[in-house]
Amino acid sequence: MEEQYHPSAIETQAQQDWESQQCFNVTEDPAKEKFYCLAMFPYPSGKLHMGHVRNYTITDVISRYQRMLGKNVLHPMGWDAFGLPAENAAIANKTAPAKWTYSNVDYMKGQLKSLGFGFDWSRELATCQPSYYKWEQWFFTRLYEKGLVYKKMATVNWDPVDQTVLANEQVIDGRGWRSGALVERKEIPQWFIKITDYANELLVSLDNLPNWPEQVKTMQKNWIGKSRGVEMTFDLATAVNGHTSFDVYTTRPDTLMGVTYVSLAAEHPISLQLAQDNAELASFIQECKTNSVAEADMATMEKKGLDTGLKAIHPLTGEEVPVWVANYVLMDYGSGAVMAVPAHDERDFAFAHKYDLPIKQVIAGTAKGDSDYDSAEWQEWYARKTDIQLVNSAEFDGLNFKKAFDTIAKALADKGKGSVKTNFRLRDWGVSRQRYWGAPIPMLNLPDGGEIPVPADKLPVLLPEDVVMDGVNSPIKSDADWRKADWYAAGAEHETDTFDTFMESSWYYARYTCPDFEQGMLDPERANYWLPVDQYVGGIEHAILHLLYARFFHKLMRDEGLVNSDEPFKQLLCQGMVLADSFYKQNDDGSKTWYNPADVNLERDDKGKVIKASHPDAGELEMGGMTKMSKSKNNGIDPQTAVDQYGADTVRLFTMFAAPPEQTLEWSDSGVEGGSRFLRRLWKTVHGHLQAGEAGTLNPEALNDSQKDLRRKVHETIAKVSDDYGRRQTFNTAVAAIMELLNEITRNADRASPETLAVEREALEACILLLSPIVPHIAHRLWQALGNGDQVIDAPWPQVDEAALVKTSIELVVQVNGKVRAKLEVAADADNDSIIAEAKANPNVQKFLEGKEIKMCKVIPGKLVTFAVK
RNA sequence: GCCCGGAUGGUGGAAUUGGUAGACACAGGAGACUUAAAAUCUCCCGAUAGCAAUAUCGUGCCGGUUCAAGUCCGGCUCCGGGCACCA
Repeated sequence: MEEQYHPSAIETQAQQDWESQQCFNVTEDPAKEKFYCLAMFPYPSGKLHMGHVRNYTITDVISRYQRMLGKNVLHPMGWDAFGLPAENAAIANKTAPAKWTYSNVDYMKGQLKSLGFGFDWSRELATCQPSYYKWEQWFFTRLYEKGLVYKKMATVNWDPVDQTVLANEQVIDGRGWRSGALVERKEIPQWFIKITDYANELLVSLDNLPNWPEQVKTMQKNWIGKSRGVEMTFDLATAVNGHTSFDVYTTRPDTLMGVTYVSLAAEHPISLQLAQDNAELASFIQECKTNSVAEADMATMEKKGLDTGLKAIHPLTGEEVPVWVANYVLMDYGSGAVMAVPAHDERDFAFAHKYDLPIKQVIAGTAKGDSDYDSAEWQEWYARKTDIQLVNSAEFDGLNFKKAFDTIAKALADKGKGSVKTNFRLRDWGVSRQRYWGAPIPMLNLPDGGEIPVPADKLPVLLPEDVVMDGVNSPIKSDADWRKADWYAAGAEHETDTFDTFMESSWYYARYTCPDFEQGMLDPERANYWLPVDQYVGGIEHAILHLLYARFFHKLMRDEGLVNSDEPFKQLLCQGMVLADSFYKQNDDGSKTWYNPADVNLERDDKGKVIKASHPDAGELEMGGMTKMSKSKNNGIDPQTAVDQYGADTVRLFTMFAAPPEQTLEWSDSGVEGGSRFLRRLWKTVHGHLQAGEAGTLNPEALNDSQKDLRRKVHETIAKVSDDYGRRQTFNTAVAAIMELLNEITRNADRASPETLAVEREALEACILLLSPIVPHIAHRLWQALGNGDQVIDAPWPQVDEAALVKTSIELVVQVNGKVRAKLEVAADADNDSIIAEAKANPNVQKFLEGKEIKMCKVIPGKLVTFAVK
């Protein structure tokens, strides 16, 4: 073999070997155990970023490991190709979104290949292909026929200047990002899928996912937000143009006697009716329309309201309470009206305080006044609603939370004014987008106002790709010919809204099993061989929306008879973000100019701590710290540059070694350098081994002590690394263990005899096999160099030889009152009494036992001896 | 604001079930080799005291449980992810 390690040559060769034999293309084989390993597919934004590299390295490592365990491994790749950035790029570059997207796909595919990822490219799909979205459209029409799809009015961000709908991302400080106009809320008709019909199943089946992170399951549970409460009716003291009452929902009926006002949403029918002859209210409602639709903005904005002058009748006391319109009550949530209990709700309290509304305490021990609003006592209050006691609540006085809930609910029910109701926070899924670059919603709008789904034989509804973007309107919205559906009825028109791109990403994992299937959405036989996905890997930012929609879609497909499993993803790994250092120069006008870390020089103090950063042109820079790689901070590290400089193996090794997968990963050039150094050392060690002569046959019984020690280390490492790859998924500690093994090999490099060479050969082969999923190219070459005929990707995973693990003596720690006072070397089979005796005999231990009474003495097998003394 | 995470040497991290804090690396320091540099190799590397053995302190902050706490409990601080039209 070559004396020097040249990554680019061996990586090209290995990739050619895999490609020419199509090593990673798989077919269904019922005789073999399958393993479906899936990475979240990329949006084809232009080029790969480090987040992609990290994601696909993780799935590639798991796939190659599972393959070596003998499984039939599916590891597919495709493109989440529809979406907003393509429209923006098309406008900026005067091209069409399709053209831009396909050229990005081309380039990024080349990058993925240069990183050596073992994907089955025969299954590649892009969601913008008609062969893909055809079946999504078909599925939507099926859902429509089943009554799971409906149309209703819903709020969007409206740019009044451009006359267009904006995504939340396109609204900056309440203004349209292009026009700069103040954005308004606008209600337009949109299509919804009834995910709320599946709310309970989506909640309870989380318990059948033991291999999902608890964190993600908790987030999903809270998102679905199942609550038990009471829905009740407030009658109006005076009818408003036919409206005589409205409903509210509360999870705190125990506080009902403390209601001092009620609030309606600005868009509530009663509010709108009242505004017709109330100019002040009309202008307030107008003002509410400029509020953002994003929940975070709603929650943090200043709470405002207006008294309508109208009164509502308290359903139990019959007292009149004022009816307000408030900007924080949303029409989209619940009934668009809420009851207010300022004594026992923080937001209501602040509102009542601001507008001088009455506050009535109905729960003992928590008297509220202006002064203690922020007090610890007040904060603590919410944590303990179970041991409360009602006061000022007439016949309900003295009841605790549970009894008050039940008794008040019954009182309401007896009067016909309310009932216990389970509510979900989860809202139905709005899938309409008023944009071009998406799958057209397969519906026809009829001249008489109705609508029907496009019949199956007219699918797909094709999206034209050769279009010109004018920057404002969707090309299909301004194309009368495209809209025309006279084949159905004169005047019938195609829906011009497109699907939310979460639709495509909700089922791509299933289509990978049969991307060429033309007779239906899925080929049940192939789909059910591969599904569910055994391992799914992607960013934590998808913990709620994408993963919830995909789970929902899987259940929809199950109920359509397309798949026979209940959940799409058996095991989930959420990787952390990739960060890099950031550096900037403060400008005179307060803005910052950011400099790429690749161009920055660092100065350190004598402890190695960075004290100064400078740029060749800009001079001394401020340090912005480790932050997410982003355009805005100009701290993105181009994976391609790193691959060109060090090779794919080094980049893969660094991303796996620098942090456990679910944590953030801090990019470090010197860390990458360290990875490269390790691979050179491995290469050099194998080269030296081969130069030293022929290895003999390994005879485990005939080894001397140092040979046995190395062999023990080898098999301990195999056990540790197997556990790290399989159960723990901590690839960083796996790499550390292999580094330790290589350190051990080089430290004792005794190559004097065929026997020692045989031991070293076993150790080196273990290193290569254990590393091969992470650094497959160098492993491919070194495995050949050691004379193995098969490719390393097809080698079986090494097995632990239990006999090699046997130890004759072990080290125990002696603790006195929890502090380490000595270390003992004892025989592995020593009994407790003799261990304690030996511990007591140790001079340093004696120092701490002397003159003290031994209260307790315990041996923790294999670990320590502990004394408690007084 | 609400939901979910995280914090350990100069740095990234390790410590898997409450049992030796700092594995493995990076950076830094000293030395070897070299005309020199790079590369490579050897040693040192939490703080304080000490020649050393060793001792005391030390895992974001405050308090608690335990023979023993980075790990468990209560209360905070700061940083990050998500909040339904970015993907």
